[in-house]
Amino acid sequence: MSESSTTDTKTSILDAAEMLFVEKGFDGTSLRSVVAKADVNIAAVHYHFGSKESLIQAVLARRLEPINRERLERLAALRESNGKGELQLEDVLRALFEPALRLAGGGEPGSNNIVRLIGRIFSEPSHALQLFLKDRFRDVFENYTSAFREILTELPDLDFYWRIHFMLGAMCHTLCDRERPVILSGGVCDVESQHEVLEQLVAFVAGGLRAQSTGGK
Amino acid sequence: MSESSTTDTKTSILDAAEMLFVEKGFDGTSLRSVVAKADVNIAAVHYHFGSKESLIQAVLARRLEPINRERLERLAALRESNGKGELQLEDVLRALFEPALRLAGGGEPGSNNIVRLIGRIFSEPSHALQLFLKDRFRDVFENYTSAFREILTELPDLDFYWRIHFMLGAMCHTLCDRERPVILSGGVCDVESQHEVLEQLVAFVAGGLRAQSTGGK
DNA sequence: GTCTATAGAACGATAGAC
DNA sequence: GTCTATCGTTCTATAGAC
Repeated sequence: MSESSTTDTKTSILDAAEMLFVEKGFDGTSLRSVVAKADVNIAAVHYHFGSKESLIQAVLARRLEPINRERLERLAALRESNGKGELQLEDVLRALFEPALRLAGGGEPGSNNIVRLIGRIFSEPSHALQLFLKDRFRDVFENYTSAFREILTELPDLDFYWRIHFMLGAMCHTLCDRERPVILSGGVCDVESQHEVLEQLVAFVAGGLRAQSTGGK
Repeated sequence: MSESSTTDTKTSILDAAEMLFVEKGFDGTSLRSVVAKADVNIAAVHYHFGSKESLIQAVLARRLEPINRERLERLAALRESNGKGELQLEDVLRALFEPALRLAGGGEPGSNNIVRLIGRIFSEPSHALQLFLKDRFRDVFENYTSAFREILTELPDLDFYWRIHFMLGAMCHTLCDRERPVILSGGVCDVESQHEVLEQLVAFVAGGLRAQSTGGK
């Protein structure tokens, strides 16, 4: 727990693993490539983390914990500031998206990468990882689902849950792929502008959530 | 090129690889597990496909070719049947989504799996695979982008391209994850109903594409 | 076209000295 | 807490018999 003046072994392993996981995926990244990049010994990984699977979870937990904590805080703040008033859809969407998107434009070196990793984890095939994520996202999911349900009162359950799913898809895809919008737009889209990405995503998702029901029960 | 009364070696390798790629990912699937499932020899993979990378591309090409061909045919049919009339947004969305979604409810054994694989390939980190896909999707992308541009005439370029990106996100996520909607809705959503998935996705995306511009240039 | 056998390298993980 | 050395496994790929 002691602070070191230079980056310690544990942190440099996390940093190196994070970058390589983004570039090569979890299965495509060997512990040997991690220790080479971090300039530490192979045995240090097992001493500090125990196994590759535990290292993966540690890399994710380090970034997800502050993001999901801020998401909950911002939703609570929205409820408080509104008193008995109704939540506004765009406000809730910003509270959900911004903590993750901000990392992309953040100051920390390498933080640009982790955003892509966070977007990709939902489509990872590993069952162990899915269980880990289910646990990490439970509070955020439950609180935000309640909030959206309060706002979209007239939407049938069927439509509501499908649209929550589509919303997650648009968000994950946006976090995941930071090149495609620039390329396919010929440079019109600017993924480096946190404000632009956030407002565009909010507008699209809000439009999708508010669309007329397809007539389900 | 000869037809065999039973499934031949090449096809059984493709089938086995396809299923394992879905379950374990590309890097997480070894050729040894493929040949074990296909009940063929390890050397047969290299004889028929040359390398693991080529096998991956062959697995994808087998499914993508008919899907993307049908997408182009359906868009052309829409243009023809409309004469000089305007394309309808929902019609174009159905033409884009349905050829892929239909595989999920299709008759072929294993076709249920490939849908998830198709949804995941866009977030694969391999550069070689991304180049392969860019080539396979070029025609579809160009034709459908033009069609959407004709329909959404009043949308600024900035908003337009971002929304195309978000649309792909919703679609890929839907193809990718065939369990989450059922779980998070408590069984309300039915991913086995091809009609339900298609119409829900079309309604959400159409709503997002039609949302008011955020005021970009 | 299918097989056996194996090359040659990389993998995750651990034991034990310091 | 960090190191060297290494175990046992698994990997892709190929050579050569049939």
